[in-house]
Amino acid sequence: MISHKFLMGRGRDQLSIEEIRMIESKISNVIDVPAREPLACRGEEVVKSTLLLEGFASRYKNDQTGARQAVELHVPGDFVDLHALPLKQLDHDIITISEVKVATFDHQDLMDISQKSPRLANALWFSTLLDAAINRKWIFSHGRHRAEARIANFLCEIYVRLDMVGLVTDNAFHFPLTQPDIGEITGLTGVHVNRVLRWLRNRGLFVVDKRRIQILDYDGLAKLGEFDPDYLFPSFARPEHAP
Amino acid sequence: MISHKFLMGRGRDQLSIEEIRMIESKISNVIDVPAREPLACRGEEVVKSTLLLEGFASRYKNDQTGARQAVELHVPGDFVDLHALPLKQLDHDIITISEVKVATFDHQDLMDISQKSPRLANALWFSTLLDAAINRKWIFSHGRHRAEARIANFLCEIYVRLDMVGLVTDNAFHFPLTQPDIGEITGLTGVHVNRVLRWLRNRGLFVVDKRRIQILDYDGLAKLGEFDPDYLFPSFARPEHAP
DNA sequence: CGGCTGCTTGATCAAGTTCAACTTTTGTGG
DNA sequence: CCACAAAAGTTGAACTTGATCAAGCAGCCG
Repeated sequence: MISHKFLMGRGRDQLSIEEIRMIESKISNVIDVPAREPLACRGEEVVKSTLLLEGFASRYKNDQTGARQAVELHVPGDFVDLHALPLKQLDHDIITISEVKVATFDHQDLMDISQKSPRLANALWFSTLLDAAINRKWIFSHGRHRAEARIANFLCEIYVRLDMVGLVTDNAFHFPLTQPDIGEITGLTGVHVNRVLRWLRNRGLFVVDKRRIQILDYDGLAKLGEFDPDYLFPSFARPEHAP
Repeated sequence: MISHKFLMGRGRDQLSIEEIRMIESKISNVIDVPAREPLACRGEEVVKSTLLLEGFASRYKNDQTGARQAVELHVPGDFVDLHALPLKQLDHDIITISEVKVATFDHQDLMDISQKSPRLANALWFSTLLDAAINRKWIFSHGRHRAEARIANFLCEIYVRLDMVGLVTDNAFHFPLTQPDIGEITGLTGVHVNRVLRWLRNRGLFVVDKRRIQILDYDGLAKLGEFDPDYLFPSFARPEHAP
């Protein structure tokens, strides 16, 4: 049961035990990767897909000046490069943020089991489309929200996504991202992230201690950040914070 | 040959004639829809998917004040709600921008042919992942680009995407979006879009006349907007402007 | 212990918004 | 086909947000 988080929060509940066993049997190996290391780079030919078991990883696009913009943040249970199965090559880099544990799958194995089980094929498709739904929400938030709303919205997203994979206890979760990391996600500078986070903390919305965030007022954060978890289909996961 | 644009620019070249015939035979009907009409709304249960044959349509998320943010712009040949096939419900609205002609497919038919032809299933998956790649590029552009770069980047995207479906002649294309529309896409106000467009025109990058845009200096626009068409996989389409 | 990285805070500056007014184009009904 | 209304395009001025530059502090790792 190495991959106990496989597709957790990604429609896993739609699958049977046998289907989960089938895909688990295809795990070629499980490895640990240190923090701040690339998992895959732009333009590389991709022949394996990676399932994130523990830790955080992020997809980045770089601009000409070297500044980075995160296009997705991955939490445990996410397939970090399932996209590459049909697309064959990546349009961005994938880098670990914390130390991570990942399982890898050969593309050929994934193709084989997809043909054997349409339900599994559908689950894989679903997983990539949930990524796309997250992408759309980021576009919305980047386009229409001021800094406070953008960061509040992001905190809500992480809170719900981590809760969906059982990593929230007592409204708190381990969160190893730095303030510059949050800036690269939200399209702000690290300096401004700092000011906004303090502003949010002063309003009693959450507290941070030693890379651990505790949400004190989820409703307040959700209202400020116009956050509605519908797009994550949380009904497929633990219903603790679903509407 | 109603749907001659089917998956054009979306990996269609990977399919055989028989596969294209197979999917074309499943078109349930073709209808015209006026401009500024909803094709689908947030939360609706979706049982059909829509292929855009002619015209422009856009996906929107609304904020509390009623302001809209586009999360994707669809051009002819795009499947505008294939996502809904696995996801079952939409997290946003889809609205026509110009008068459009669309073909609809029952989800059950699409599921059936996907099971019969893994290559077709893969083509459909590919199409949704190309949407996701476009989403990621918007996140990047919204997060890191100033207004001029964002709009220049967007113009390049549209130019290349329309070229991929054969709608560019003489470096020009019909483009019925208003300046407020472009603002809803780029996360800017209509007023600022106006100023930036004039700035770009004054630099001789493009001209507009009666909803027709002619690109005069693609390289200049691409450089200003840091645009690289790789993410659209243009090698699958007409190579006219591929690198 | 020293150096790197992240965190914090202040001052200044520029990009883009907002508000407002006016012109031009488009669409609709008589 | 014209009249009128609605929407889009255009321009200016004041204002707000967040970036930039700069400097000091704290914590962690070798």
